[in-house]
Amino acid sequence: MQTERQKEIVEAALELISGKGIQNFTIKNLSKKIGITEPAIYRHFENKIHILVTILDQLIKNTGSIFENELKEDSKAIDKLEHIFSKHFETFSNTPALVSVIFSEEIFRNEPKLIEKVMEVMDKNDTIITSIIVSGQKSNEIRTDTDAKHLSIMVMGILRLFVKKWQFSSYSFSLQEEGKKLFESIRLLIIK
Amino acid sequence: MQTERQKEIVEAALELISGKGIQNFTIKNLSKKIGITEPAIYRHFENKIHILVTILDQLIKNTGSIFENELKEDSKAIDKLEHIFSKHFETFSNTPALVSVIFSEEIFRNEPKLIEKVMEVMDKNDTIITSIIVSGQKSNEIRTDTDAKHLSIMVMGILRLFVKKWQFSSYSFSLQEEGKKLFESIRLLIIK
DNA sequence: TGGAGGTTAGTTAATAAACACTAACTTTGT
DNA sequence: ACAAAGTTAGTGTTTATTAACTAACCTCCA
Repeated sequence: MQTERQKEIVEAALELISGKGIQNFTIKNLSKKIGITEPAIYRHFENKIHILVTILDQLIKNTGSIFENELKEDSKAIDKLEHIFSKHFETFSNTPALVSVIFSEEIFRNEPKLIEKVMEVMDKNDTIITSIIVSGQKSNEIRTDTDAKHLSIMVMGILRLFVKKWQFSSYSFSLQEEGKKLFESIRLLIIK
Repeated sequence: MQTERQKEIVEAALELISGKGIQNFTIKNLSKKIGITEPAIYRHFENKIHILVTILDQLIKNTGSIFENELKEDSKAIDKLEHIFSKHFETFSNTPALVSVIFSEEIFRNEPKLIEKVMEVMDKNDTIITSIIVSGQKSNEIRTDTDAKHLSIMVMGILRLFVKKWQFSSYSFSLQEEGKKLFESIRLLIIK
């Protein structure tokens, strides 16, 4: 469980990273943003990387539950994919700062602990999306003339770049609305 | 024009960044890698960001020429796209360190000068790929039931994620070979 | 019920290490 | 002999983190 202060620190960290990148994520900037002194941070977190670990764990939990719920559902594969897309768009719309973190492996490159976690997430996502596509191919919803692994990379790659573009545009368009349109295009491409 | 030493410095900088991220790119590490002292670096580059500017300029020149040559060609749109893919795969296979830089906007987030350049490249690439797709739609090669802009995001997104995955796997597969297969899947999806 | 003892969350001041960068001097190749 | 490219020794700043202390609050027991 997280205390109020811990939540506040994590949130501020996300904002710092999302604003000017990791280089901007220092204990000094963090404490300044919150309005306490630097040492006070250490009353709530053991050290700096532990703040990053917390962010990642939160992320893993969040996306993990999106995927798990989806797998349970008894709907069409293509609808599962759409739902995963829209759930992600919803998450990012609510907390844009997450985008900077979730798609920036660069941030975690210095700590082996963190790399491991990032790899784990990517692997897991890949496995789940591939399995959804495979089942869609079996049930004759999704085209079978292309490899499920390729389709998975496509789906994930599109999602990633689209969200990155949204971030780069300073969130100037509705991720959820435009994302819906984008998915209609994806649907056309991958259905049988 | 670049001197031998300057080339060596840029190369070492790329390797440092590609190895453990920007945080690892320090003048100390740089000089250690080359085998000279820190101040010697400043005989060849004004300051640290100037090294990054040089890397970016090189990148812009490199990818820029790939695209320009492609536009001139009088081939099919889909073949142009394939050629752009394979050219990129070739470049990255030869210099894997480039991957860390070209797809990591994060690296340049701290300097406005650098952000501008990164944005410029992304915009340019997007424009060119979209225009190739539009012309392919006009000539009835590429499906018209999906927006050219969407197809462009797809193509770029796939390219990016695929290369990133290659990097994450520690370059454990042949980017060029697997990339060729991947493009065959893309071709199937976007042709009419 | 009141106070002793403990906890929580903050402070100021300081640390050692790492950072980019500079001044002044030396070596080296043409 | 002179300029380019290196050196040593240092600058001031920023970094994460620690030490020592304090004010405010809780809890439990005589």
